[in-house]
Amino acid sequence: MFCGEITHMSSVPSHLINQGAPTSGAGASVSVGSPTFSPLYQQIKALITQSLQSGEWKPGELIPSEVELAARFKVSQGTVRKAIDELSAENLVVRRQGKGTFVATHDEERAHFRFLRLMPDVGDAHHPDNKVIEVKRLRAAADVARLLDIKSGDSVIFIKRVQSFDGVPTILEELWLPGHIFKGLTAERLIEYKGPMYGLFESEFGTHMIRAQEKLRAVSADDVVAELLVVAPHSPLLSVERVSFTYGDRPVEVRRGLYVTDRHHYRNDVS
Amino acid sequence: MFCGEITHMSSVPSHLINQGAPTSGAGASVSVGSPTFSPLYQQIKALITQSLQSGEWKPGELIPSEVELAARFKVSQGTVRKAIDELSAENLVVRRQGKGTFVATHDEERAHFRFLRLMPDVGDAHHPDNKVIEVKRLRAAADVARLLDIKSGDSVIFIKRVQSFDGVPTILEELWLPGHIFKGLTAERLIEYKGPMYGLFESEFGTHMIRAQEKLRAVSADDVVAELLVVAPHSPLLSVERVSFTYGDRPVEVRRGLYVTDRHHYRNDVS
DNA sequence: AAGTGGTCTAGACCACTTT
DNA sequence: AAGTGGTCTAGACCACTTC
Repeated sequence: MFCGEITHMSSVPSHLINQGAPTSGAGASVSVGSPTFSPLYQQIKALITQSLQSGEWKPGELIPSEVELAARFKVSQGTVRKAIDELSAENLVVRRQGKGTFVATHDEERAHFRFLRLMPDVGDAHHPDNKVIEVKRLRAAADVARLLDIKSGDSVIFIKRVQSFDGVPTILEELWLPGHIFKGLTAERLIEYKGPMYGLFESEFGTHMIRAQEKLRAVSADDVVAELLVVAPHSPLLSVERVSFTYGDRPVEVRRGLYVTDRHHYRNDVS
Repeated sequence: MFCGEITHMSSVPSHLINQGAPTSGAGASVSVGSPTFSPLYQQIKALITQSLQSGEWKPGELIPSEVELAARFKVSQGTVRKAIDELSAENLVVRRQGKGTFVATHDEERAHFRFLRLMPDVGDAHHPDNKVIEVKRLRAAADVARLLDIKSGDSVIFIKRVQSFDGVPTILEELWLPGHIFKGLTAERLIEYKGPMYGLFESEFGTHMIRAQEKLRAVSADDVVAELLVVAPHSPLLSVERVSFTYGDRPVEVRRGLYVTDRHHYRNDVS
């Protein structure tokens, strides 16, 4: 979509491509010599994304106002606005009229349900209770390494846990995280942290999840799984394999969940 | 979102709320007396949606250009543009640069995969083959009636079919459709029609699906199902319950599918 | 050449929040 | 009153398609 027309970004990231005469019309033209071209607002969007990625503005923080960004990038407010419009649509930032634009965070009500699609059939109160079964460091197997875009044998952190709702064991989950990013993640830290795990990831490890790909299947519970989830062996379970991505579409989490769907369902909106 | 500030829509749908002096600034003000207010572009969007719903422009057809709509509604092109932007984001229309804006249709490659999320684990060639098992009219049971927003006992059309990929039976589906909308739908018509069923629905019955809600579960195959899908009894199957909506968020289809997920998976993108 | 959607600007005013 | 995002306008020019 965009291929490096811009080299630096701090302070005065002046020479964007296509800067028409500031007063006359506008638009893109010039086309200095050859390089692939992209609209100004896309370049602005990429610059802002870089600032998010580099941690210049952290989750929950206020980013500069539209007029300020317009001045910094030497473009009109409308162009900055269109860039932020898209970032907002992608849930990277949240706008609040009268207050400003904030970096999206997982420590919010609204973000919880985006990544936890399992809903109770009746009622709507989630009373989650996490039981961490295992946390250890190990060497990445070939399949996990491929998904995480690391080398086979690289250090990964493995987590196994059971999630209960209203006291009923419902989700058995295994996670694989790149060791170089989540170095220092321990069972204690995981247990004592209240709130969604992605909140911990972003506040303690600077890794904010922005999207995920999931593959769903129906599978049969083996004896070990059946015991952990307190269901009969061979019970049908919903298998959810997830790969999560952070800024720049870098994969940073592989997860496999087994869901008991007797009193819950996985909700999806096709639109 | 919007509550009837506008009464008529054809030809000259003049009196929108908030028509500032055409030359000076703009914006919303005036606020004639009291009624709930919504931005101009939302009102334009609602008007365009009404035209889509009424069939003034049919799926696949070209809608009037932005400048033409701007003239018709007596607003600026930018305002019409913002309205169409949202309709485009909601997949109600499709823009094509240089050509115009078209009403979205299900007779396109891109629309297929939006409502069929089952993907082969390897490869990507779908060679679907539908076998219609049963088509009949019956009286709506209470649960189906509630979902379709009709009365219990109203006429519904029931369809049962098995879908195979590369010769392997993979999906067993049951559908319930409101009889008053799909009157005249027969097994023959269903069998002879090539392409996605939603294409048939929109071209023959004027009903275009715009979104759907799905509930997914893992279930166990009973004997009847096992025979139809050629799997062992008690095999785990992915159950997908869907309610589909047309313009105006009116429910017009209830569907229950049982998916064999040995060599396929249900793909979902969380973003 | 003419028409369509796509980008960009500049300026006005609105609604909302904080000082 | 000042600052923020949200709406609206008017006009320019661009990229793409068709005639």
